[in-house]
Amino acid sequence: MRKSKFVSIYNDLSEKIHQKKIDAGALLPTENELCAQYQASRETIRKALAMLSRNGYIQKVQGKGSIVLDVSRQNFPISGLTSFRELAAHSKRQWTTNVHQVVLLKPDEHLKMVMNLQDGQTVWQVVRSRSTEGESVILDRDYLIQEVVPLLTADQCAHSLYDYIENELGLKIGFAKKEITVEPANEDDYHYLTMHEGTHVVVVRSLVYLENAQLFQYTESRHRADKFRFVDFARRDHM
Amino acid sequence: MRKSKFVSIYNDLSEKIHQKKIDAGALLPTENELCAQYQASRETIRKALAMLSRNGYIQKVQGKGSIVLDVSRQNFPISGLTSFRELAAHSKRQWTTNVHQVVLLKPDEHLKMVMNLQDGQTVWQVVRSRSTEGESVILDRDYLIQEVVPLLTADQCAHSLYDYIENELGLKIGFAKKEITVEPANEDDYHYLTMHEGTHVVVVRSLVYLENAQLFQYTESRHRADKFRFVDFARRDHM
DNA sequence: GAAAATTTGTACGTATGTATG
DNA sequence: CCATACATACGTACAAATTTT
Repeated sequence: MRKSKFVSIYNDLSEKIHQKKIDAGALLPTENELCAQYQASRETIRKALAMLSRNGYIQKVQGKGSIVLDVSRQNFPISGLTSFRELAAHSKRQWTTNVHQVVLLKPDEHLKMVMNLQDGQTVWQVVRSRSTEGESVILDRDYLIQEVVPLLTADQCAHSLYDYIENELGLKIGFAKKEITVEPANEDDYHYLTMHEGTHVVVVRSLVYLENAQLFQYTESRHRADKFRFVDFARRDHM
Repeated sequence: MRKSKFVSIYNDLSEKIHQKKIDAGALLPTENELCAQYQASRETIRKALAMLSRNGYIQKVQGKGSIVLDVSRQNFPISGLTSFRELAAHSKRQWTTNVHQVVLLKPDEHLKMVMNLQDGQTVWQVVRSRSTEGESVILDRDYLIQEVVPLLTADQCAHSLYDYIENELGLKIGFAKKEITVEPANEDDYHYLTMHEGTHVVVVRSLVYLENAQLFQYTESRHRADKFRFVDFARRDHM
């Protein structure tokens, strides 16, 4: 068994909820019944349920049970750490990626500060745009610390950076901090994006860290405002 | 003891991290040491640590320990369910709220669909704007199901809707689904907001549910684009 | 309305596996 | 290889909320 038991149970239950084998509004089997079904202890079941709860699949009510939520109109949360690849896979649109630049460079002062870089550290700069229906609507500018990612080719960037980083290099991504703002479009936006109406773009700045808490990537993702949409599921903490 | 033990431990540790009694980059005491310090079992400690991890305070590394993250520049996540009141409390600015409307109404077809309302159900409509430094920059339009919130006064809306709902009515909020988009400003935006440059606003639509999974509120929050900022901490799931 | 049964929430203990140093 | 520290899993007991009797 590669994965842990509670993750398998989580996957199985979330699948069933997606496939509507369990209706929204209905109750899941009780924890004890699930223990029997999956041959697991109650603690293991509860870990799987906590994960379902965090991700918006169920609502737990003490003394009652776990209510299945309507996940159909949830429209794939952009929250979490889903890469563009994963996102595009869930979307109905056809997307294409254009790689404009893959270069190794010495960071300027601003980037050194943002990424908290040491003297002598170099970074890969990757500039890509994403198009759908003949229009270029997203401009991504990634900076990756070379010590972590020694080599990078345009080919890898055209496919999926995260695939390469996680599967080829074996690095594991831990967490990210994101900030979303709206800013006036700059020269590059007008150059790389298909801008018609509107002079503003949505800017998503992310700092991405590995599992050992080491920062390894900074990304500035610029979206044509009318194509931008962010969906979030938020739970009042405690538990 | 009102709160559960692991929440107390979470609060204590998060406090210490905020106050820099534990430096960013340093390791927390080991789980066993924490067991001794707090006179708790390892499982209880681990629940507190999992909560710290989810909220961006620490990064757990197997075999090593729990690394304290830099929470200083984290700038209070707008993620989660923080109400405007709580948000304003964390902000350095001075905010004022203007209540423009508090009325009971029969929902139109659109609202009935969005809120999944039954025939005969009525809703409170609350329209408020938020101002800082003499400029009105946020326009909030809340719809609350009257069966859940029987009575509503302008006074309560001027103070804090959530305070009233959670503390006075004793209702507990469970979770919310949010969607963020950028849209052209409409008549009301020009009327209620101080719009200068820019013809677009950021629209945050939220469906808010109680702990028993019952929807009770729909909110459309319209922000002047140049004053909008959304900060998020995202973790790659598993655990 | 009250008591009993059911179901989830919290806490503790123990054992074993896995990653780090 | 070994010690340390975190990860997973099972089991038990009791508390708190809900539903049923």
